[in-house]
Amino acid sequence: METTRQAERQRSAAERRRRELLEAADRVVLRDGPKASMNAIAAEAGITKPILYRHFGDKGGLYRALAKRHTDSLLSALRAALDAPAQRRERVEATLDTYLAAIEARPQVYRFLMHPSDDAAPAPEQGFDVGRHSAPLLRRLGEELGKVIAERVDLGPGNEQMARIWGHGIVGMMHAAGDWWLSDRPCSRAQLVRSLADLLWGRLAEAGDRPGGPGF
Amino acid sequence: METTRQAERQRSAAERRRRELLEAADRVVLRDGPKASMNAIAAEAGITKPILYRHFGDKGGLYRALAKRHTDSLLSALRAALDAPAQRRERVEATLDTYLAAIEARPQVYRFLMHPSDDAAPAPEQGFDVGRHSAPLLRRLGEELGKVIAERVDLGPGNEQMARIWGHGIVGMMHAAGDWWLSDRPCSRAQLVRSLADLLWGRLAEAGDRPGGPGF
DNA sequence: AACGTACGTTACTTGCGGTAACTACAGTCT
DNA sequence: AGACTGTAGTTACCGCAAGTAACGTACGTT
Repeated sequence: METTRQAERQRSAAERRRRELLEAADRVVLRDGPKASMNAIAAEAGITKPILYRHFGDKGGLYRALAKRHTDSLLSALRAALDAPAQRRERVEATLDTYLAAIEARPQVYRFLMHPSDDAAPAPEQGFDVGRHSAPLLRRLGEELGKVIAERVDLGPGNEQMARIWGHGIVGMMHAAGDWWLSDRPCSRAQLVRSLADLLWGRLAEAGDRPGGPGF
Repeated sequence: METTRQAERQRSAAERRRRELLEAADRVVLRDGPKASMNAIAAEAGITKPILYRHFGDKGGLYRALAKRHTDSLLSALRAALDAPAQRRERVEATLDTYLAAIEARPQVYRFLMHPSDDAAPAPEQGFDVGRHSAPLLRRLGEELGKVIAERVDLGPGNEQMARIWGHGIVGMMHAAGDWWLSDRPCSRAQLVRSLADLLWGRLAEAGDRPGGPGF
């Protein structure tokens, strides 16, 4: 009975298929933005809907698989920027710039990841489950950055907790500023990067009140 | 011909009706979260769908009207915190705390505002329209905070531009950290507020590298 | 009395997520 | 060889929500 070798072959074939499907989905998302429908994706892959559902369960599953690919890729780029041999501030700037360059290069994918039209919340749960399914990309980035900060920066007591908070906060800052910048393009990328780094570097605390104003 | 007085009466009646509809929508959103359907909202208001469409055009219109109400209310609370007679840091902490208390008190509304299941993007525009319809609440908060910073803080040349960037960045930080905190509840609200204020106050720049690590 | 207009309804279309039931073909067991 | 099992694939359907068309009705204007 050669079941094991056979099973192995079939499993790897299934994985190849899965990658093909993901690439097709990617193309459609690139083309249609976040309104990409399961039908359209299946058509692009040359098959029909039920197969997608066999592979990914539901739309949320396909979304998660797609998101994981892009998030992994983005995350490795960010890690590289964060690990470059340079001063802390330069590395922070490089990381911001890497993120912004990425969302600038593939806005459709970015939009799909950030604003999934729907998520997997079939139960009309009435409780406080807010955000459980919300943008996993941001969550993951925040969590990862929190870890990095916790292991590299000395924040004294309560280190880990504060590092997580900062991770999510910094990622959120980057995201919101990037989202706004991408749609309005009010300045160059470099300028945006510099301003955000300045913010993180405490210029808000150092800046004086404006003459005549009530202060801030 | 008494058309003007008549028209006036009818207009004000329509506005009253509109407010009633918005309040009904509010109740449904409170109850059902972001999955509230137009049918459900109409039923709650004691009427049927087409009337909603006559008043608000489409779901996006209803969403915008609802969002405006809550955003206005939140914004005035935030302004109050920002205008209190105290030192800058205390005011920033009060503002953060006000925001977090608001999302903590009404998570369903918050979720509806932040994660609208869909928006009004009928055109299959393929260009770079990313984020044009994305979370208006955050945009508006960022824009307002940017104005406040620009008029109160002295940032030297490029004041206005940098103030806008900071406005969106700070709002994004607050939002992402709040979203994460609301779902995981890893610490008290006060602690979160303190940590975020510390971040804004430049503790990232001041902190030393951790012993043994590659620095940050 | 006839008319326009705003309010309201029922009943429909369209489109999407998701599923059930069936077909075709590979390799395996007796 | 021929029955057995499982997997990729199909068509055809369900349920549901957004949005619309056509129709009815009350009321102030002329």
